[in-house]
Amino acid sequence: MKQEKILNISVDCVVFGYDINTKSLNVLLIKRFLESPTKKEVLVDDYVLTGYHVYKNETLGDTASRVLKELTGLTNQYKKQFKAFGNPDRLLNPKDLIWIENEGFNPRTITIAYYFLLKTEDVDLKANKHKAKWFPVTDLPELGFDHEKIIAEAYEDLKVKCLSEPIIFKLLPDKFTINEVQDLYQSILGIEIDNRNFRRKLINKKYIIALDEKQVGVSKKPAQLYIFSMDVYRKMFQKNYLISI
Amino acid sequence: MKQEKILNISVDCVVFGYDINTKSLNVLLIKRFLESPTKKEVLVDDYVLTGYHVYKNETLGDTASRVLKELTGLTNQYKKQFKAFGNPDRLLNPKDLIWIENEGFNPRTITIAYYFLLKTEDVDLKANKHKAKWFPVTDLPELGFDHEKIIAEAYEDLKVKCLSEPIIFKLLPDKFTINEVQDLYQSILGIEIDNRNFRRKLINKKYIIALDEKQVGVSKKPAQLYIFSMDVYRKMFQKNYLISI
DNA sequence: TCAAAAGTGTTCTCTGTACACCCATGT
DNA sequence: ACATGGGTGTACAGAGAACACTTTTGA
Repeated sequence: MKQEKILNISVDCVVFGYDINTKSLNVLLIKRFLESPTKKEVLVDDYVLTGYHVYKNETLGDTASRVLKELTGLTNQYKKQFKAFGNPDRLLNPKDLIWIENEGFNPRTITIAYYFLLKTEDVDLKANKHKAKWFPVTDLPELGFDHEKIIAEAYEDLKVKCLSEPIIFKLLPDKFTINEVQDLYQSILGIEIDNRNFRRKLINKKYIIALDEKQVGVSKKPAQLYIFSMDVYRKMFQKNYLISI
Repeated sequence: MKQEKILNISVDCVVFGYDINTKSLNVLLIKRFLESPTKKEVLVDDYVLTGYHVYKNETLGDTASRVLKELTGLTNQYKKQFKAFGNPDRLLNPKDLIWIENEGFNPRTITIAYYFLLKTEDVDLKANKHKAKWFPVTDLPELGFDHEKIIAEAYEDLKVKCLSEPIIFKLLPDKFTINEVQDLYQSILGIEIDNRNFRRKLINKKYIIALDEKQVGVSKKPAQLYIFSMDVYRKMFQKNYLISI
């Protein structure tokens, strides 16, 4: 059964992927390309987020999950609705108008933006039909629509959230080293962290559990591996009301 | 010139008002009432948030401001978009369906929810045409649609935000006493705070400025008045990257 | 044996927290 | 004079921040 689209409401997905090897936080973007009928002129040539219209019978979260699955094949990744974008002029740049006319969708569309957190290594781009590509969040290509703004706001939200919630582990493999966590924080926040203080802090958390296992296949001293236990975290967690204004 | 509505997109506003006298954080709600044609039966009798459809040519934020102005006459109050609600069944309770049919709007509407922070004393309910009424956020009446959920999420967001941003002062008069700030935190968070520690903490902030002025017309020792300086706050403000997971 | 990254301790400062009484004022 | 809420100080504990060298391993 074919689902019916809601023509003026879409969901856009900022897919954050962390590459543990290059220590780079990336965003997954798809190519947008359009030539004039005579092929003499390139009308649109840039990148955009993936998104899609909301179906009549699905929740906004379902739309986001569907978009992610279509793009990456992945399900059950960390997902966060962070903002709706609905300025009347958000799709009205000249090249966007050309694109919209070509695709036949509503220039007055509002979009509910989500972000996902996952590992770049979990995505197989070879099999991808959208010419999807990872770009470092700090070095994005030319973007269509208002997607630069959407990514910026997603990134801002992520920066804030990763300080107070253990979402960082969604970007790492199950088994990780302390230094990998530190590298990730440094990538996301763009700061330097003292290794001794950071290490002590993390190791003291009961929900960061040392395994009986070390890295293998590295050409140096193999590091201790740890896992994050959401169960332990939840049991320990208690709201603190520290007012820091 | 009459604006054209977007029929399936609305903005709902959670208007938080703090009553400094009763020390109560309230939400402004409007009455929803409908009788059967014979007037024998009450079909709908509850409260809802104010909201309205988005116009074709306005931003979502403009819609929210318009709704607030219509309801309270106020402009330039603190406003925050916190979430979009778009479940296909969010307006499909029996009484909501009756209401929707009567009002003639789209049962598959998604809403962008905002909250406002202001002082109850700034709102004149006498002149109000919607039978608007304040209800303590902890003691709400029966609510229509999914508005109970929307209020709960707004309140949750407010609780978190007030710990890290100086939005609390939007709920207080320009000149306030330290104890009034404490009472407000206690109301919002539902906790008890040690007065000496709290007082020291606040007074040490450079952007909490003691005036050459005390309370007047109180039948006890009049308290020192302070103001919050957003200018000083902004100058001092620097992001801290304290990881507390 | 060397290169590379892993891992390790101490000191100081600051902030949070617990806790109980006197003070100033208006009535 | 008295009732009411305003205002005050100290001591302890815990966490953050600064800081440099040794260790382990694979190649």
